[in-house]
Amino acid sequence: MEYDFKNIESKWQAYWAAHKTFKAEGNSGKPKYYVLDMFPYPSGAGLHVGHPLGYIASDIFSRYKRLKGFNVLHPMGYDAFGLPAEQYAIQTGQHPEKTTSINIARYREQLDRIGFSYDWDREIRTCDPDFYKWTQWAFLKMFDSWYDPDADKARPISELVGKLEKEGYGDVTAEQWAKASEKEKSDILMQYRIAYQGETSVNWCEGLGTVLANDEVKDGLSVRGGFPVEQKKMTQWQLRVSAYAGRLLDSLDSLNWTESLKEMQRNWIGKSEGTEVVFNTVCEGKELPVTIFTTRVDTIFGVTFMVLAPESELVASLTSSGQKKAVEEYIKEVRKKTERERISETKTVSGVFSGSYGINPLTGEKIPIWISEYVLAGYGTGAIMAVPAHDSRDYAFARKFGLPIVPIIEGCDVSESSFDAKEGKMCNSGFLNGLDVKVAIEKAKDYVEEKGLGRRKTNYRLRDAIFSRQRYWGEPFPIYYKDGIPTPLPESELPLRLPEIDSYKPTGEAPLARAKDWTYKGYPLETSTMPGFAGSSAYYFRYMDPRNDKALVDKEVNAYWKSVDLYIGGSEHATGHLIYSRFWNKFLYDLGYVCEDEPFRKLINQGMIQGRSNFVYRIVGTNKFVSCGLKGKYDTTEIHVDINLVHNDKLDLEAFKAWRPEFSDAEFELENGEYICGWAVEKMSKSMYNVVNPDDICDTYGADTLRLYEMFLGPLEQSKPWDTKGIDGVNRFLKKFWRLFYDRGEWIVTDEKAGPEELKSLHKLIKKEQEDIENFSFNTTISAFMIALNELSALNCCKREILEPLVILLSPFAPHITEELWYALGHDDTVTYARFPEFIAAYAAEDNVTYPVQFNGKMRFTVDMPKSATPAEVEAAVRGMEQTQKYVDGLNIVKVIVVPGRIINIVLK
RNA sequence: GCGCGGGUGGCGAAAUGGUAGACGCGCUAGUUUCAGGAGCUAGUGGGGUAAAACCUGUGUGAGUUCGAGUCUCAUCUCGCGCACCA
Repeated sequence: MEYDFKNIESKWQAYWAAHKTFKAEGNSGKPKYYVLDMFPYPSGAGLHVGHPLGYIASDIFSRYKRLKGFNVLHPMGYDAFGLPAEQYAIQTGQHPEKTTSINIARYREQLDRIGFSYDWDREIRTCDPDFYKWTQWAFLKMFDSWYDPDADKARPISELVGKLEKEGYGDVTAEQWAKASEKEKSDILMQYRIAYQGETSVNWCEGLGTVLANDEVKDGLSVRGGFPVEQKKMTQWQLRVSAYAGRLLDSLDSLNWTESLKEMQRNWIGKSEGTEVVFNTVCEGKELPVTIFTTRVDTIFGVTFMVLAPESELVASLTSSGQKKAVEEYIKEVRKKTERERISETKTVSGVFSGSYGINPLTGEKIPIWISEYVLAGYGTGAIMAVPAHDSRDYAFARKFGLPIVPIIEGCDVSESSFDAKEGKMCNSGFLNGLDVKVAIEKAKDYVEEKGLGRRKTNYRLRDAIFSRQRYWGEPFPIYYKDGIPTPLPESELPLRLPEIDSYKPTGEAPLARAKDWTYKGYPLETSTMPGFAGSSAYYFRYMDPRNDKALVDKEVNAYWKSVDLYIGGSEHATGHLIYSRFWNKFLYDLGYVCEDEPFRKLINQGMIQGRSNFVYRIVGTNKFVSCGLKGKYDTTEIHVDINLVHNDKLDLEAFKAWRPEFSDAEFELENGEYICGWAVEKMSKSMYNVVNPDDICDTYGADTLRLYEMFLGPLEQSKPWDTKGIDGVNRFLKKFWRLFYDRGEWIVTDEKAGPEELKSLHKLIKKEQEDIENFSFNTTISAFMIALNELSALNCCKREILEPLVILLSPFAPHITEELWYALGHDDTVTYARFPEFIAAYAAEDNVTYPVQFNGKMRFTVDMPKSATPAEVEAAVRGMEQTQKYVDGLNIVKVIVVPGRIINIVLK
């Protein structure tokens, strides 16, 4: 039998599907392991070879864990709500559901060819009403909860209502509560709910006709579509993610994620510990206390002015009549600018004097109040004290408007720029004089608190998540408006199904407003839908218990599977999905619906696979193409050529001529009889003709080769270009592997006893494979296989005792070929559940270790020692050897260093 | 500006402080079948030699060590993330 990968692969894929080989059991008493991929958005373009990289890695690990005796949950689904399907619907009028299911079918077909071990019975789709019922359910729970700062967790809103009735809460007394109308009560509670409706400055994208979250905007453009985004005040549904900022930050430490990813989240959460200080202000005789936030109270003696954000509510009351016109004009200017312009103009300084003054609470000094866009309304209190000597932004502002700069650290030079460092001794600072800055910070904080001028405060950059989208293809909100009051739908009405609408074209109003009878008991239903991250925030719970229609996940089932042990996906979700999921999970945990407060214990970011584009060089004004090495001789134009016409950078001339009509009469200037193409690493994309389709690789080389090669390409977490060159090597490996079993189609495996050399090769491999897989170092594991294979082929090894474990070891990587060989070896079960530990236990320890012997660090000879010998025994043996005496040659042995199992170094003098 | 990673052959890359460059690609030579983008064997950091020996070599400079690609400090450089966040 020859290695016919096509038949082998389709045969075993059909077998696995028919026998549900990878069906995860319920609580079977086995230890569980939950391996999850970030589920894909099924786009119309299908998969390219970059997409399965993470899936292959997680599949290898899943199969490895199964061999080790774990009950593995390894599911897959689709993040199926989203903009592209809707935009396609706008263009074509086709229902997004239809596009989506066509794309899903295509994805499934491609995934199946790679031989993944998913339990497809647990497939989920976020656009499926049975699924989004639970997204809506969670929203209702959030609507019905508030964040209790005393307990530091979410509690049912009924508890807050209880407090309000009894003793009042916050600014609201029990009396006021009792007298409040239904609408007023709703407004009060809205300030506390985890899911709440509120006016906020949002990223409005006119091009998409919807609001976007911060992580959906990059450089002032929408991530999807690249349309300009502007700031606009709107009433929107929001999630009180900010209430969880502290916990989201703290529990990062307990997670087994990469440091860089944790750091990204820390930056995004943006904790800063500082002080709120109250400054009294005077505007045309009227006094008004203004609270500012600073991390450097110690610099308060250097304050020479204050600045308000243009959007701050204080602006109106602190503008003098004389400055009113100037201020209004300035604010108008700022509003006109989009976020994009504000970012691109970071170097220009603008601002206007408000006409009023503040009083420095420590010095009693009168200081002017300015308004400038460099102060943000959404952070801190929207007002700052400016210390130009020690803050670069304040410095630039002071320079521009001629405001005084007072240094308060001894000997610092502020003639050219501000002195931002946190070191030195204080001066010009009253009671802080002479203190070291670090000491002064604490002392100043204490002082401000003691005198009642302010208090310590921790601020976070993390904002609440805006949760409404004015779109069609998303989850409808289970909310209706009863006399204008947002009211939750009863749980029994879930799922609230997405209605049909007659046209998807944007009209300025939300698409759902077009739906007929979009009402509940005669009251209008909410017309916006939920954003993309809604469905992906808790999907990993549904895989545990996908068909449960009574609960998100059954308590016992959840207690068994707990949380995701290994999550693999791209780092681009660091500040989106991965924050929202953690928030969502902690919320469910607070209310006791799930048993773990973090969703993903270990997380690996696979790198991107970039494309490797090929170029041909056309001599300008002709239809003649020169090979890359000769292009310097001519004036040429570089043209992307479809990489399918190129093999190992050599162009297939006939295929090239047939590619496009204008090349049909192309002429070539060759080097050494071949046309060599140029190349470059670029993003994998259609327009660069460098997309590699996994289907094509499966056709030419087979899925096993694809899997091995993607892993062999380099470290998993690193980005690397796809380079088809090396794939032959991996394919060769599989062919050779096959030849250990079949020689010219004849079965050659024997039951002979294995020799020591053969055993040694096998044992080395077993050791290496176990270590490397646990560290996700799959490229080196495959190398180890290649070494073992070379050694065994050289020994002409064809013994079952060696080959059977080899098949098991390779099976996570190349499941099809190993399944076929396992069957050929006479097993009637599948290799997936081969008793790995039993096979591996058979491996005996090597008897001897070969030590290199060094003199003063230079290797001279090697010596074989029993593995069990202690360092002292090794030393004694080496000292007494004839060879040693030869190298000592009259010198003294200072000492002998024996590193067990590694090396012997003899230090001479 | 702040933070996080990296810099090793022609290329992708390996090296618990212990023989640097495993493994693969590419290249060179030989060989076998030739229908192959095939198989097999050997070589492949640089210098050096008839062949060895030997010298040198992990961005740069210092340090710790019997011994450093690996640890420490400084420096150059590339990539990524965040950023008027007070």
